[in-house]
Amino acid sequence: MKRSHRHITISDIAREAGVSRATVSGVLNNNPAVAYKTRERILKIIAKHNYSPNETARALARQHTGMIGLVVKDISNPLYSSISLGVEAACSKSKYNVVIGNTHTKPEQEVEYLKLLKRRRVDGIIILPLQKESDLEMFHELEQRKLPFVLLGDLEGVQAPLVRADDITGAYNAASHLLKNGYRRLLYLSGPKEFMASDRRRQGFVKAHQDFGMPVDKDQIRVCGWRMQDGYCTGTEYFEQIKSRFDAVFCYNDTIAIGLIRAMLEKGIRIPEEIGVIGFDDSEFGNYITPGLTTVAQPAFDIGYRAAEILIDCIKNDNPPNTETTLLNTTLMIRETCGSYRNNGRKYMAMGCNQELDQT
Amino acid sequence: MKRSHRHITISDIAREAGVSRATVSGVLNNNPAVAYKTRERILKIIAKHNYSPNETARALARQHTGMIGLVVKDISNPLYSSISLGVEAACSKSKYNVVIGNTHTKPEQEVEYLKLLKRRRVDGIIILPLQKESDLEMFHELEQRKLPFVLLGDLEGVQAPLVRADDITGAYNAASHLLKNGYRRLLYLSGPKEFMASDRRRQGFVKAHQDFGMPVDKDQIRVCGWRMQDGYCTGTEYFEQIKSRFDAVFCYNDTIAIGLIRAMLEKGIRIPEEIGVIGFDDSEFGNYITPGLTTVAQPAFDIGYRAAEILIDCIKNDNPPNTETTLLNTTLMIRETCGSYRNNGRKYMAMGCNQELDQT
DNA sequence: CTGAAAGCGCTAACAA
DNA sequence: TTGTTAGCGCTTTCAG
Repeated sequence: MKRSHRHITISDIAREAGVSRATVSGVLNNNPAVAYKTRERILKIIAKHNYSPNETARALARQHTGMIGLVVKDISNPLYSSISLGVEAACSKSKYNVVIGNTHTKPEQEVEYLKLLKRRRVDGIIILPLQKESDLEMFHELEQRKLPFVLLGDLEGVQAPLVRADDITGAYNAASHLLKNGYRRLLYLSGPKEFMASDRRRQGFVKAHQDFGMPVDKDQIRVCGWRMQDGYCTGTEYFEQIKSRFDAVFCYNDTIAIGLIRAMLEKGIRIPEEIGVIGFDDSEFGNYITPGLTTVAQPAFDIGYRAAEILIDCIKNDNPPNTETTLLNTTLMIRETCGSYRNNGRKYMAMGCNQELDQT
Repeated sequence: MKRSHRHITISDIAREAGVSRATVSGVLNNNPAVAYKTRERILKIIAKHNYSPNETARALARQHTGMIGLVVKDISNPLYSSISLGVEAACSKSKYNVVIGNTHTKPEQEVEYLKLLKRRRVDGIIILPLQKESDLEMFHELEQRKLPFVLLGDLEGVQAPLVRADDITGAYNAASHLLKNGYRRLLYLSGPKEFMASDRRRQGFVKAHQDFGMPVDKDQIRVCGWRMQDGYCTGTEYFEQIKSRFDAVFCYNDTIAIGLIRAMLEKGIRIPEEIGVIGFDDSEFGNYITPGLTTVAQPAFDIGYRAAEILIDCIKNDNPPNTETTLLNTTLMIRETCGSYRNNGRKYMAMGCNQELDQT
């Protein structure tokens, strides 16, 4: 457990340069007070030994770590990995590091990570909360500890900035599109009840029906899940009813949409002719499966990026949390799993052949 | 930049308990030397204030941080996100935290992260190296600094434990399967030349042909890339040749396989009848697209898990790096994109309906 | 422009 | 069984 090698320290540099540690510290922190010549001399010695300051010691002295924590449900979900890419991009611009935690949708894990991040003295936290009772206590503790955090999903009773996609409008647009294109009876395959987004997307779904003068009955909303197997299973087990009672389904996310599509295709259903499908998220896969998945694109990268920017702003200015919620726009990506496709999806891909993905 | 709130410290606890900081430290570290009664009393005070030790200070005093660094190409790639899940699982078992860095296959980024992790004094690093000349210097520095690290891909001239899938056998099995099932002329769509795995999979591909007494000519190997758009683009641009000269293609990974399949399907090619396809990785999507993707499964989670175990072992025992390479077995998942499928893929999915994914 | 000194919050011998 | 004493490596006033 004992490191046999001694790292070279600021004292070593100071000694060799014949100055005090404070002076070396000065050059490390670009303090203009240190004379040009001394600075140059010290820099040379630093380079010679390939010295770099111990960030742990720095953190202790400075009282901040330069790390921010990101806790999401599961990094292997395309949506969250894209968000994390955005977070990382914004952080690295401001020289922050991100330490990541997957809760796997388990409340204990969420609490566990939050505690850990607090102990590690991260400067701030970005979290997609689980929306269970158990959390609240932890969050209030963060508040009182003045540890800034931004939410990626709302949490009633907690004051903090929130950034997320405009689910209601997104869902509204999806359902409207279906209705506009002649689909008459829509099914909404919802995410888990605990996910706030499940309900918001339901609202948009219902509102679209209202605007078309159509009622929505209980049958049209069914809780499914969030993973491919969830979509596949309801598509399989619930097949007869879907087939006989609906002509289109709006899915909580692309993942269950893909599972559902697989199930339908196995049963010989034609998509979009017999059943139209729309997903949510615009994960990359949706653009490459056949038929191409029509979906509501969430700007996942931007969500992460904005969240990190807001957080970093809070940290740097020691701001009181501004509690504002930032709603990012969704855009409907029309592809092939619902009626009126005109092959729009392809255009995007064709571009992909000749240019790099630009992610900033 | 100044935190207005003062965290409660070990001194506060000590004062309130009327003992020295050392005693409190004793209970924090489960030192059996502290008397049962004192311990209880202190514990109570700790609980009352919800105190938890500052890990930064601890790290400085103990000379290790309890953090390990993970640097991969891109966490949004299913393979790497699965690996990271494995790493996280093994780490959290041993109370390590993982801080993650995406290099986006850019050498500068790789070097940048490595430096950062070094400065942060992570206790060890798990890295999927880029295999460019530029790296070597950094790695040798890690070696000399005695910062243990394990590789997720080989790097000539660097001494360190390596854990990865057995690419050669995996590719061998894939190509053999194709040949055994009547495909006569195979194309290998390779990953970038710089990826060592590209070459190993080529070797397996060639070896299978040899064992079937078939020569392999230059035409049968073509560099493609690693992203969906890469597969899609070669499928589109190179379509005529693929169609006329080959009856099956073995892809470097699932991602390009999916892109390729999309391109072929758009052109009206039937899979697997006209062209058989096999991918590599067994990312979850392959099991849900239509036709289901036959692929070589890599135990991504296990790779991450093993790597972390090995690393943690090195750290805890201050071992010299054992330099051994751990080869994990691949398994061919036969689904529908190549000749002899018997719907095996479905079995797995059906199970998914009734039980949780078990990831340990 | 540079150095001395006092921390940052905790751990780890070693005494008592 | 507990307290004393030194650090860990760096930053940051404040004199000089």
